[in-house]
Amino acid sequence: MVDDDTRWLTRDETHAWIALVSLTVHLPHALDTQLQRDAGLSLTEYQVLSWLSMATRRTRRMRDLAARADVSLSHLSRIVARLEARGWVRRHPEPTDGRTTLATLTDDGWDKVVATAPGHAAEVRRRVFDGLTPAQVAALTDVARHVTDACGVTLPPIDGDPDDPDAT
Amino acid sequence: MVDDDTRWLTRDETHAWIALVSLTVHLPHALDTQLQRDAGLSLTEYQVLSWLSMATRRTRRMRDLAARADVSLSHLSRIVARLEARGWVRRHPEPTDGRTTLATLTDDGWDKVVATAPGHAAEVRRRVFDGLTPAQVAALTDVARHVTDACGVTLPPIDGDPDDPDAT
DNA sequence: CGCCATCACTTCCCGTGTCAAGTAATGTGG
DNA sequence: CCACATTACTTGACACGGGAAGTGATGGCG
Repeated sequence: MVDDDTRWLTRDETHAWIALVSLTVHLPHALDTQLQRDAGLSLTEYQVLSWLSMATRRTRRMRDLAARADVSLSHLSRIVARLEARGWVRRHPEPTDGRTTLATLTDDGWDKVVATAPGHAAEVRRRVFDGLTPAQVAALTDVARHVTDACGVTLPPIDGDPDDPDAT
Repeated sequence: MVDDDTRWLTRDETHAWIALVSLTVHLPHALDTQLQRDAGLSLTEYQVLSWLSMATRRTRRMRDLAARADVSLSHLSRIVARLEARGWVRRHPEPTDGRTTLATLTDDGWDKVVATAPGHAAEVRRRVFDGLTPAQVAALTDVARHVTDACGVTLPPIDGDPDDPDAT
């Protein structure tokens, strides 16, 4: 009745799997709670502000920003609408292509990131990196990249547009 | 202006962090997509059915099931209501304590799990374990447990109620 | 025995995210 | 130079999940 050609998980893999599922639920929740409490931001909102703050001229195309922050374009559209209403981001059309929208971090948005980052970093440290050895950090990096690759994810570069002549 | 006592993430930790965030977004999404397509189930719904199928007498208290499946009790209440409407789970009160509700997997529910499990296992294998060495699996387990512990998660035992005299 | 705190769930309200349809600006082939 | 497909984003309808409040059942204590 059962297809026993199925390659089931081994015992060790099952344990890893259970732990990993738990992580994917509780870690984002813990970070979200801290950000909401201390900064009135959701994790995804913070990620978007954070990636913008790292971009050349604090500006990115919506499309690239969505890929970088791991959200769909429609989702990003809503997030940025919220952030714009709070004065932290401004949207304006790309001059050379009227279809493309650029999102830029305002000065207030920059200040918000600067004010929020230390608490967020401390939370990430507390929940993830405190108590991990460098070897474990390296293993985590390899495994996480392996998994995201296997999920077919392709990310744009971390820095600003490579063809932007004003790039540092 | 900036509190430079902040213990920022190192370069390696930042890379690990970026990869880990990506994982927490894309891995659940990939698994959800496969289950939805092949079985008409969300990942959380499948997890609930799966944990029930492993429990002694296919029965668990709602409370324990919620903790085990990493969902809130209110969330579980809705999930089980959906599964009950589809005939895969039945709820009934615990005889010795009228407050407690027991959830039991029906025969149809069991068949559903049996039919769904191989495809799900294959997806987990493809997205996570294929290409990982045993050492990486072990490291993943350690890190994931470390993180969930740091998020203050406590899980009930995997088997059925320890004080159930009928337990195997 | 009776009152109140507690526990175990359920339900309500709300924000968020997703999929699909809509809109506007570009390329492209005749 | 004019349809038509394509790209890039926005919006609308809907489902899911979280937290607070509600409901019913227990336990503890005077």
